[in-house]
Amino acid sequence: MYVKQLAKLMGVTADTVRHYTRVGLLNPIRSEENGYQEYTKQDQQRLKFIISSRQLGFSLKDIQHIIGESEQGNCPCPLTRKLITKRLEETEALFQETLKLRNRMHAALEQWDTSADGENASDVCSLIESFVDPINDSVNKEQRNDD
Amino acid sequence: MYVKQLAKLMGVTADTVRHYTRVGLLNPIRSEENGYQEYTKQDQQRLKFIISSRQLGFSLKDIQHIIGESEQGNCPCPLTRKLITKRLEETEALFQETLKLRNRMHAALEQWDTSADGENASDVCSLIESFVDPINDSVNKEQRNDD
DNA sequence: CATTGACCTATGTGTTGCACCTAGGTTTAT
DNA sequence: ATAAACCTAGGTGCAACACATAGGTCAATG
Repeated sequence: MYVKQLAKLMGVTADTVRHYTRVGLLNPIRSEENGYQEYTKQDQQRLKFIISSRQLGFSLKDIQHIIGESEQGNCPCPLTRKLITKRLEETEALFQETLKLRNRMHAALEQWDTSADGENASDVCSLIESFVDPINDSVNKEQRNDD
Repeated sequence: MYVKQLAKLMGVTADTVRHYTRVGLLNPIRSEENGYQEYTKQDQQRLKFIISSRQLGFSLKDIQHIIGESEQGNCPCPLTRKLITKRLEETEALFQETLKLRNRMHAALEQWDTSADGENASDVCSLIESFVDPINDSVNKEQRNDD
């Protein structure tokens, strides 16, 4: 099976399959006739594993390490648990940051909805420069009890 | 004022200030004596603007465009509103994705908490390969007949 | 006065996971 | 014969910096 066929079968692009091949996650056999990469059922299973792992937030390096453990005959499960714990922390942090950013953006849009475009020469953009984050603004903070 | 002093004053790294300078967002004056970059109060204001903009989710290119409008004598506010609308959509999408990923990761950890490390030779990692996404699982979707 | 430490410079590389491009070879069908 | 559709390797681009390299500057110290 050639690269595009495998890609289509698994719902990814040929470039993605090539990328995984480049970094050593897939090991197709090179055809001696035409130099094409031949992907076997093993590669197909492996690709499925990669896709599942990506869906769970593992990086390609994580996946390399997990596969490495497995290929050394060790059970990779402890490593897998360890890695996902780490990634979960990161994802949680990203989630919180994204949530805050979203809230700031919403707040900005609301403020800007009711404020006219300013024309202050000393500003670059009065909207941005006069934006007050309702969460982190020190004036409003007085009464709040979050950190 | 030299790069590190400005950076410290504004709470960013010297590398960040240099980066903004490289891409043209800051325009320090080069000292003829020692070749150092001299940052003025203008640069300081500009940097403050950049930091505020970044907090609102604008990319460096967005900021360049906004500053460009302003420097051409146009009011940048309409552009600012347009750009933040776009960025907000992206942030919303990222937020939703991150939320789903977080949930999948939580679900995985829970499943793996009560399932022993498997030792199936045909698997790379049984934890990952046997993980069932409680949201997207076809079995739970009752009516699906996919392959 | 030489050395040290803390600053500065420009330029280049690394990060992540691909997407896209270049320039070319292969296969298949018309 | 030629076009269409596939394949190759290798390189670049993305975003926003962080970090490294190799070197110049400056103030204070022993």
